[in-house]
Amino acid sequence: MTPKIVVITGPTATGKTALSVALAEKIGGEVVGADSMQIYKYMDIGTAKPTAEETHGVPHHMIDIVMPQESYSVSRYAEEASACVDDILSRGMIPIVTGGTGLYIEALIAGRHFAPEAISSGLRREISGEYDSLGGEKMLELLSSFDPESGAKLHPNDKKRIVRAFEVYRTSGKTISQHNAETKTVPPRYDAYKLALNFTARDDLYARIDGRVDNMMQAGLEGEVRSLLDMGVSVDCTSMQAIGYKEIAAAVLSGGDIAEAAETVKRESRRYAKRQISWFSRDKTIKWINWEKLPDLADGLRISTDFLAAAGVI
RNA sequence: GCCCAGAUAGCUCAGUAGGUAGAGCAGAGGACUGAAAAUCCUCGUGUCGCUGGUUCGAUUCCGGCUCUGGGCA
Repeated sequence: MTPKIVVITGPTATGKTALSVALAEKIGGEVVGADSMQIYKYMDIGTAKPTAEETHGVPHHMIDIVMPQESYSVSRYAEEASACVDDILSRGMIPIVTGGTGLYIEALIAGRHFAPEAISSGLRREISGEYDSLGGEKMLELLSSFDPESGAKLHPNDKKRIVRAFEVYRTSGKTISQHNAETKTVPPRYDAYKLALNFTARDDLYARIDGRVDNMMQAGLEGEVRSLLDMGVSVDCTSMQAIGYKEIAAAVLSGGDIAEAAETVKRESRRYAKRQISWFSRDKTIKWINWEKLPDLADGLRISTDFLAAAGVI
């Protein structure tokens, strides 16, 4: 039988951490982070990483597992997180996968394996160079010659995905659309019961996000960014693409206005939240919990446990 | 009080040699299979400040008024 797990997700700043800890305490669970940036060590304030006080001693996994100058990926996450989940299950506890990175959550649940990558060999950079010199239209045309499906689906400006499609084909001899079709046929690894948090009114979400960025600045986000830069973390690192880090780092390095950068962080965070909502809205199996004005932990806990009891998870 | 300049999308502004208007930013919606907090796509009707006049027709020209900057007393 497919093991049952719990997922708590939703856009940023909706109270996922608090609810997951409360739920873990109540039902005997452990938290598995599903956040592409909380993965990195030394990035605490800007990723809103759960603090020792916040976790109440509930074990948290898949957080602080990699140095910020390392690069991480979905593929590695799916592998390592599922090892965590299996371990939690084997001890009779309930895994509560918590975080806002939709792709990571999906890959974990599906037990997805990914087509090979070709970064170290330099192939990706080579293809990227071809894209730059030939242009998107031409590349898309070439892509269509061996993978018409991807060719039809991708936009000429979508460099990242076009390059990736070439990369997969050249390393494996298989088209990425073929690979994706195959991986879709494998049954999901877990039976996931998903809860997502949000606010009824978009303005309330945005106000919460803005307030959280203000708090991060007060808590010393600028100092955290400076110490990462001092550690030798380059702005090219994946970790430094995190919202809050890239903007502050740019301001620090150029001598720009930090307060202005903080406003940009707010705006980018709001847009990010919107993208997350888009992603999660596609999943019709998600049970949404919508807050009125402010998160109500007791209410959230009640809705969650009712939902999980009805599903037979608890 | 007088003179000058403005008043057009949520904001900053462009424009119409008179035929009811468009950029940037903000915002909205969507996509997403080894960078995903990444990356990519789509979306612009608003009393053109108010009010008279000229005109077939005024946001555009003329007058008055109101407001906002700046200058002079």
